[in-house]
Amino acid sequence: MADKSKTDPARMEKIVSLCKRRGFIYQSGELYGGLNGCWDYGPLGVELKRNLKEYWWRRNVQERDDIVGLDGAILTMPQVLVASGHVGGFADPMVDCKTCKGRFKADALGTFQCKEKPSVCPGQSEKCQLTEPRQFNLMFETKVGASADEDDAGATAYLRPETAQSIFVQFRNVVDSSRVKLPFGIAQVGKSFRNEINPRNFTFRSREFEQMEIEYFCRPEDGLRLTDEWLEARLRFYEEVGIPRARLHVLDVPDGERAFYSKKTYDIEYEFPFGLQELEGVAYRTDYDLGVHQQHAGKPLEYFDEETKEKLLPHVVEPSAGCDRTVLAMICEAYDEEEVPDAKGQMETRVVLRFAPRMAPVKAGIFPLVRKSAGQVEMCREIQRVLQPWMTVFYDEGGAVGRRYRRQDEIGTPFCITADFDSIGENGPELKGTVTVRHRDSMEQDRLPVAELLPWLLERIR
RNA sequence: GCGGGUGUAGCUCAGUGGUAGAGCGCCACCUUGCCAAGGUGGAUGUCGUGAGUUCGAAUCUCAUCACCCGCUCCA
Repeated sequence: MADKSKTDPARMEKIVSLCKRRGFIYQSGELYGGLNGCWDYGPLGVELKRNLKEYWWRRNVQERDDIVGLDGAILTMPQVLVASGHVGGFADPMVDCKTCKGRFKADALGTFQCKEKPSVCPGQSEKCQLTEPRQFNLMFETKVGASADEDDAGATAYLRPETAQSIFVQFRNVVDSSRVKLPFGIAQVGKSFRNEINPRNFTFRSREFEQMEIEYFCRPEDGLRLTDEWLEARLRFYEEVGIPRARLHVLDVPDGERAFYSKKTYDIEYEFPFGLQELEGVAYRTDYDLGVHQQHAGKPLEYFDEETKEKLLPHVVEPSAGCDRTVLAMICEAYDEEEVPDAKGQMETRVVLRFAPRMAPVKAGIFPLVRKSAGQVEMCREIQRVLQPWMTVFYDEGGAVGRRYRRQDEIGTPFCITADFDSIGENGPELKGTVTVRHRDSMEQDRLPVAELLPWLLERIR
């Protein structure tokens, strides 16, 4: 498929439709009309997302000895988010002008010159139709503690707007309990919540979303170098989950556009059908976070370096990936339509999700060539029994085998195993005990002894 | 949040005031000896939701919810 079609907006509609039809992603609360900005993962979607999260965890935590994990609470004390700057700092009251369609800070009315219609600029014309000032704090707030008394509303808590803060707040405990030494990282995968003004683009901007973050602590002099190293590591990761480097763009966020605490930020962007959008930010956050928590909590968060006998506040590099966004990118990247000849030689469209095998929700379809063959069915059931502890497989005997192949193509199953008459020795002893393995992308087949199936597959899905 | 568009079967859609439809898909059986073959039968809808107008509303009006596009926003 030509690259250009991957940014075709009509492509997105087909992908959304496929996601619902095959059980990847549904609108949340659809039965009751739907909840804006929220999505549910169906049977195949949850497998895909788990594959991504588990691979990320394996690569970044389990296969490294310098990164440990954390799973922080979602409910967060106000003090934490006051210190981080999330409470209060980003909540300027804003007004909209219905005449010129502009949005302005409420305390700056009369100081703007409207770009569209200077003569009817807010605060400068009787024609201005201004909305009431509104707060734009994007955090969800709730109350902790059960109470039927409305006057006693309990203590305020926030749903965390990012996973990062629980890592900084638990920094001391992790250092004290896990024998980590600089440089080291703390990794977390989990839900975060932002009350976005305008959720858009399917799951891309949701109000409830999952992040995969590492806070990598280091000596101050190593921060910039490690930021570059993490950028490369993260680009390799995307390649490993099926998003080629050529489809990713790296934005070196210029001065003035970075968050105020960041000395260096790279955005990793993917060419979605709806445009170039961020998948991950790799940000050098200096010692800002540990600094503010040390100050607000009034407790030292310094690290004692045994080698240099020096006490220091570590700097941090943060590769922060959007999990749902990456899942969406994997689906967009995998989606393909191909013209292939059918049994009668007529050209028809084959829809195929070309997932990296390690990400595919189902690893192998298992089919008897003919359902009526008891020997083939029995052989397939045995193969299913052997493979199932190791991977997701799907047994299917409905309809013709060609249809079953196409069904698996559409959900991205990389391999289909078929037991035929040769497999059960009906055409002679040579091929008895072998099956065909059909490849999703090429539609070509290999023939393998049943005993070799498990290692053959494991090698290709790891 | 502003402006525009769209909501009818799982999906794609037809249906402009008078009994709720098609294609594909799905399920069962038959057929099927490797790429969405064919046959027979079957299930599925408070027409997004709620009000209003009307003898009668999928259809007209209003409100509301959701999705899409363009702005806006994105610590």
